[in-house]
Amino acid sequence: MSETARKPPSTKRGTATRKAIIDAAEHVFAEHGYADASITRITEKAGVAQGTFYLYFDSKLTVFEELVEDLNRRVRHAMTEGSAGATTRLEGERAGFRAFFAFTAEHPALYRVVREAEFVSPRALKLHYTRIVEGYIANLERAREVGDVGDIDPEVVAWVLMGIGEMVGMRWVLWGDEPGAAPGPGSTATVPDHVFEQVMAFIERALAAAHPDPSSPSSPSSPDTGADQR
Amino acid sequence: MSETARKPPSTKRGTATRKAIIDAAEHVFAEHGYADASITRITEKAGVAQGTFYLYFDSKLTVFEELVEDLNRRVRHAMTEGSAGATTRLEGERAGFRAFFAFTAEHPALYRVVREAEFVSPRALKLHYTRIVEGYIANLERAREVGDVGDIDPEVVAWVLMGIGEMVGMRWVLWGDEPGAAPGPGSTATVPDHVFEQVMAFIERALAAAHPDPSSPSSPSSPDTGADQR
DNA sequence: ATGAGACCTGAATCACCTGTCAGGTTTGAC
DNA sequence: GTCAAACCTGACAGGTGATTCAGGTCTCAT
Repeated sequence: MSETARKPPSTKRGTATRKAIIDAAEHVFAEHGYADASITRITEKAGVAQGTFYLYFDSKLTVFEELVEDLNRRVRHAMTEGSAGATTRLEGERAGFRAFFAFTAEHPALYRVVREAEFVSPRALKLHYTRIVEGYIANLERAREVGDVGDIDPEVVAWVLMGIGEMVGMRWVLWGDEPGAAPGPGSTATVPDHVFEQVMAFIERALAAAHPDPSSPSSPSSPDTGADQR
Repeated sequence: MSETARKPPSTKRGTATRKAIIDAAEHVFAEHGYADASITRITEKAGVAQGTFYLYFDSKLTVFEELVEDLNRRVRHAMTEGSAGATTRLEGERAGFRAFFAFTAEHPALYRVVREAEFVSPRALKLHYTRIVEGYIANLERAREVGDVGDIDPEVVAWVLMGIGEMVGMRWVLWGDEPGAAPGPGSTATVPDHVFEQVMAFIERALAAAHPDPSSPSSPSSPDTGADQR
């Protein structure tokens, strides 16, 4: 636990090198998983010598954590962007989930990195999930005030929604249509329409206001994952 | 991929040794995670020499997979048992979820092993999830026929329910009440009542038949995880 | 142009691990 | 009681990979 926090590069060259290493790490971790991602592989891919790595990072774990944080920013950004134009809660919800699935579909290997964090750096994973949940909570609270959803505990429901997203994403995006072998690296398939509709319908019923006022107003809602992407 | 399948022990002594190794492996994997669980550690804990390990298993991966399968049987058994006496769908659902959370609470580290399978042996994880889902599907189909739940796609809903269970279990059972540091090894806390009720209410609303007939009959349902524990 | 940092190199160190094997011990069928 | 098969041992060969370090190269403010 030495936390020697390497200082950031101060020249243009240094900055480029550091970036090269992170980018390489992203690919290597995604492709081989944490255990099989050796510093050698990373530096090789980055085109620098082994020692250079330690100029910018304390350890393999350090880059990994930085990576998870970066991905977290990106997913949240994608979700916020996705649900930006929505004008009703329902619309916002759908758009948010769609964006999430799309992100997973576009970066299947990357999303794998996030999940592996549970074992590599629990701290990082908690941060990841917690941040996403915060966004959901904010939206649910807003929706509840407007009477757009029933009388629920936003925190609990937020985690429930995350769980749904994660599992469905894993089952249909990561595994592909048939739960057979792992999908090839290029599989950019996303959740089938039918599945998506079923999931959204499930969520809609669960969230519907207890005393359905068929003619109530509504405000955009769900997955705007918290204002600042930090 | 040599699959040299060690033959099973044929003496009482051999059987005991094999079991000692598996038990030790269970604890070591749970406590240290796959990567840091060395054969040395396992055999040490089991009280046998290194070489003995290879008399019964081909590799670290082999024991791991056997372990996941074993745990899968145990969770499903716990869930089936739990919801056995239930007489209504709702009751069965609650009991099943409760049993699941209880199992996770009683073996927090163990459940970690299952999740880590996603990276250690995807095959094993798929099998695990798929088997659990099969149980849900069967029950949902039954409930649907009786008109106990709305017109849903049992498969999709089954995965959704699993996702909810997994995430809530992780958040409240594994992490404990506060998402601070990891709970101590002895933390047998389960999901707080309030959270449990929120989750069940969410699910109930989502599953309720589209045209709620307040006075309809019902049959026990949800998480009876498939008849034979294989 | 130049020198003080900032950067980079890659061989070498160190810490562990997995899987093997020749040789000793225990078991249980007869 | 005997002995062949079943078990067990623990040192070791063969690897891997993270991290360090002494010494060279590049940058850029002056």
